[in-house]
Amino acid sequence: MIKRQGLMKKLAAQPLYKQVIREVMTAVEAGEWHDDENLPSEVELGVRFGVSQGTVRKALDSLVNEGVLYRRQGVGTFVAGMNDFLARGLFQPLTGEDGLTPKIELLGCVRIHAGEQLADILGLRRGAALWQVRRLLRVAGNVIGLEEMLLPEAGFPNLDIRRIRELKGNLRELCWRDFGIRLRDGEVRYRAVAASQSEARLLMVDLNEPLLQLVRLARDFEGKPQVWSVAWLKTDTLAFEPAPFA
Amino acid sequence: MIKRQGLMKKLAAQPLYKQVIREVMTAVEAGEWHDDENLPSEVELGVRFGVSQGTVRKALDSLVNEGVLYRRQGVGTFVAGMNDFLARGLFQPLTGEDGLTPKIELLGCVRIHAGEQLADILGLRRGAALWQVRRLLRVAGNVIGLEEMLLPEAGFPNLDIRRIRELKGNLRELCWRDFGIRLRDGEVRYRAVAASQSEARLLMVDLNEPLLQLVRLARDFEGKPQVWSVAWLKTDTLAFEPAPFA
DNA sequence: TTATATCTTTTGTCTTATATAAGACTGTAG
DNA sequence: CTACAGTCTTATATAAGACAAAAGATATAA
Repeated sequence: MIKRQGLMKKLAAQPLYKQVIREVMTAVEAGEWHDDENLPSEVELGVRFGVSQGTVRKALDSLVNEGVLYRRQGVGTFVAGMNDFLARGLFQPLTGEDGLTPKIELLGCVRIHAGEQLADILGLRRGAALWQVRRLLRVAGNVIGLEEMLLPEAGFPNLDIRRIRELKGNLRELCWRDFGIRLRDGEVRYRAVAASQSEARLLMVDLNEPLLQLVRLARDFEGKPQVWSVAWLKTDTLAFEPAPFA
Repeated sequence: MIKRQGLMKKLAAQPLYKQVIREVMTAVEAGEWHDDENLPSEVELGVRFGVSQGTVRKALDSLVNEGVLYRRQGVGTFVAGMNDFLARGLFQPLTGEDGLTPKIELLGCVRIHAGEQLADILGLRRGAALWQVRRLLRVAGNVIGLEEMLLPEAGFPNLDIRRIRELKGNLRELCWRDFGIRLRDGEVRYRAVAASQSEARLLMVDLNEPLLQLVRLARDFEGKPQVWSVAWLKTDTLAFEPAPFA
């Protein structure tokens, strides 16, 4: 039961609906409800947290807005299946609204050490151990993207290639199921760059071919940087647009 | 005064808050309140439309979310100054969070005829008259972007270079102030392309230099396509990210 | 068996009451 | 007269409760 605000003013209690957001979020992270399984009704949640349906509703509103949940009138509220960290947000193939679902192929996962710049970005000391994960994105068999991710080893101990392969590219799910880190979407930055030798080889394009580069820093819900990722995309046949929310 | 829903069920009346959204939107479009001028209070608006404060609030919520309005607790609700059609959405210079405000330079505005493809996109017949507007984007004096817009002449009669120049790049404002067309943000598609001869010349880069290409189709609130625009950006020194909402 | 009505559960909408925030105003100590 | 602290006023923000609408599930009649 959430305590009513205002009883202890000096503690700067958060509004009830924000407390409910946290509670529900925690429950979702804890896996209390499966993906696409419906939550208890708003009224039931209200009883559980000691608030009204309207307050639960306001809380769920914001989670729906963030894409964590989705609703169907007269039916229920559901946990939004964790879309792939890649597929949602970074990659959203546009051409042909038919779902050209991308396939993701793991290239490798190695342990490296942070350079000055990376250490700075991720808020680590220089030389800190990092995992470098590289993946290839295919649509209809054709290679169209390359992705490189960097995660601090400290936050993700024992990350190995097998675990990554198991979940078909769904990094977000791995992060909270195995490491208790829930990723928020970070902002993505877009650049056009010329393909370097290695990118050209992997993407099977000519050297200096224009590639769309996406760079993102994903943070957890406390705002701490957790995953740095860069992707290079061929956009000669497909264009990309930022993922729309449900 | 908005009619209470449910009185005439068969008319499929929209919920009150949606009606309020339309009313407020119309008033904003009509210029009833200036940019950054505050609207009447939620209670007053409630009286005006014959609904409660809570309902007005729900309506304003969505307009705030869309970026049309912004709020300050204890102070009021304001019309969000129309950000430039370019600056908001298409261009959002990232590097250095200090507002490197872009300057926009008009290159020209000419009347052309729609090719098959364009006619199709804009929902016009082939050969329909179009305005082609080209603009240059500068940040700190350096040219970093080129934009080309195409608008049907039918919807924008008497569009001339002077009128465009007057409003410092603010196409959206022109659209509704002069032509009664309120643009919604359309989705933007991102591509990396090699600079063509003309782009290279205007942007002062080498031929085939990688450029970030943004393509957008802006629609009005009825969903009718109104403006087709393409932009080419140099991203060697600046990166771009989609505009965050207030 | 099939279509239709009604019941139940769930989300969606709307109002009312109250809390919180921010300026403006005002009286007072210095 | 000025600086400062209270308080008043007017905003938005939050919370609860009543009711509407939608979607299945179930029962019922042809």
